[in-house]
Amino acid sequence: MPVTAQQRGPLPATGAAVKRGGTAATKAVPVRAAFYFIRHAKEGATVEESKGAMIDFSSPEGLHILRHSTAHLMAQAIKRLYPDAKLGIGPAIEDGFYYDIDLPTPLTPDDLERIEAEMRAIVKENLPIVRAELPREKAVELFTSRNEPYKVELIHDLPKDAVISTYQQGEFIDLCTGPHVPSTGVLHHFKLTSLAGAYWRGDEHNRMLQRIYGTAYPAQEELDAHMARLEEARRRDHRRLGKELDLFSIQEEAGAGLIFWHPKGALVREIIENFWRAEHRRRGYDIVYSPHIARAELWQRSGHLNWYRENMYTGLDIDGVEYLIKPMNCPFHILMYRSKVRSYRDLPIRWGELGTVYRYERSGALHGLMRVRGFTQDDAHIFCRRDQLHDEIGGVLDLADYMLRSFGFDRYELYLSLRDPANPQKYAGSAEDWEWAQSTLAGVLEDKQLPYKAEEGEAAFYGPKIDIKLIDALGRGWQGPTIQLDFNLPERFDLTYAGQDGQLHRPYMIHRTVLGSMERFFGTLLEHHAGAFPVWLSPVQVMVLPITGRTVPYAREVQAYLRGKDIRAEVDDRDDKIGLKIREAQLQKIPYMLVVGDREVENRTVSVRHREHGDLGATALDTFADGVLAEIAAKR
RNA sequence: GCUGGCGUAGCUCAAUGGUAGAGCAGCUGAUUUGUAAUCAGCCGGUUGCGGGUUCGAUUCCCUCCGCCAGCUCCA
Repeated sequence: MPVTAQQRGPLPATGAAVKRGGTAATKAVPVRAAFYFIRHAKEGATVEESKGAMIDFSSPEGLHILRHSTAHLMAQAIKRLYPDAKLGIGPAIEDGFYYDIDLPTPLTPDDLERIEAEMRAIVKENLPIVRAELPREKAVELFTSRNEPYKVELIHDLPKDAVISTYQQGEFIDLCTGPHVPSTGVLHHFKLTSLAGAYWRGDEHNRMLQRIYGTAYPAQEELDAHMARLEEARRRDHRRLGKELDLFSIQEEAGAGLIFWHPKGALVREIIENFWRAEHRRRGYDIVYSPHIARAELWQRSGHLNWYRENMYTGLDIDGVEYLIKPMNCPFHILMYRSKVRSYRDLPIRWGELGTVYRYERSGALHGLMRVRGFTQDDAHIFCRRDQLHDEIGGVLDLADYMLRSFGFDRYELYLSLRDPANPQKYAGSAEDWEWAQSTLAGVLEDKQLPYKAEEGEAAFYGPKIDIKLIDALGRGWQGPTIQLDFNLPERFDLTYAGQDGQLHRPYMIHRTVLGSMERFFGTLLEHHAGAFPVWLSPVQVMVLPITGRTVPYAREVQAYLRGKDIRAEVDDRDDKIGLKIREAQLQKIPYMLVVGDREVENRTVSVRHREHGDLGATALDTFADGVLAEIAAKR
């Protein structure tokens, strides 16, 4: 196990996690909360100091150790089965671990079972795991003699003063800071999950190693729950749901990464867009439209041809002039801004556009609706004075929060993307501008007391940004809203406004989306709700199900009544049994089914069935409609 | 783009060096049904595109296109 930046830091010192004490603790404790001894609970601790340190596998850091040790166990098994294997790195990750290994032949899923079997054999051997510290030369010698060139490379790159340590279990030795469990015998509940390629040190110019992913938990039921979550994620995959619910498709004949919105998907999108427009107008935005292509000259001036060319579609020749397809809307909004003289009284100007852009994405990056080559951003650009910037950014954060909550996302994470100070040539603008812009964004987040994570090197070429990652029902994160500060384009296009002092001033510019793109947001929404959209978004809100042909006319009356109240209602008038109609409406995840037979006709009622709560019994039609309308209004 | 895997009917999948089969869907007919699948019949594929090997390819090989898992990159 190599040393990575992440692992080099000390373990979080939560009081409960690391305890000192006697050996009795393992007894009479349920497996879930089992305490095990580990060696070297803290970096730099002597063997004596850390003897007796204990870790709770159900704590985050304990789980990390468990998985890290399981990664070693896997590496040992692989070395036994494939003596030629050369070890890369093998860290614990968010829900498991992986190990990158250089093997002469590709592994297949069947090999995973063999490796797992060997892992279990090593567990049975209950090999003690022993730490050793050694001088750099000795470490190089050791791993050279063991034919581990990647480990040797890692040792060379360790800082001068680093303590170099190894962990040994039986014949297996790995470079690693630890800590680890005391022996292989305590590892039980693990599973190897998948195979993939991964570049050595994440650099595509390096050799590609084979990455084996696995996971481990303190208890079998937790491992089972993890596997069930993976299954659930497959079940609600937006690509599968998109097909099953007939929402969208991607047509090979048209090209990869291009989305076809089928009527039901288009309807949901329209609802989202209408809501979006109304909410923006309410908050002082104006809605605009702009073209899809523009002359190369414009993209030259905007800087896109310098900084973004590899993502742009080129080659349009119109009357001998080169045009490019827009990858962003900003230069167009800028041109509109410049179409007349602006006064300080006009600012802030907030222009929103559901603007469709095209960006080249490498084929391997494409993924359903989440990563496409043509998409519609819910874009807007705010032009404002310096004294308005803080409030404008705050206003966008409020709007993003409101929008996300309206769609059922009540958890999200904020990231502040900063430039990479080591690569200033990657960015437009001066160092001072960047410093100022970065601290402005951070200042707004801090004033709003929003917790965020700063990430260096993640900024756009024209300015720093705040990214919002949505957390869905399965706890997965998805990139959504983004707020980017731009001090580059106003400069390049010489944007001005006349100030109170009669002088010309430079406005500031904010690029922002609050959903991200219609495609990605829709995909995220689909997965979040597992296809069962809230009623206000459901393409079909009510399906009326006549039991026999006799009751079809009444069903049509019910439908007409509901449609009169703007409720999206359909009638399943097929000559089929009620069980089938219900089954299909359920599978289409339609929120309400209204069963109408002779009894309902006679009493002028409907029998309500809810997709989740089942049969709710008969009720008067207007009572039902009022309930649905209330639900729609509340966006539940 | 890279590594590995994959591409057979609208969908989910089976089979084979001797030109393919099931279920669902669709169509037709019968059935008039009370809360997750009524029955029967019929239709449906130059096995992703192109090339090669072979007496013969859907099966073996190569190119390309696309998909999947990652890596890299991003709304």
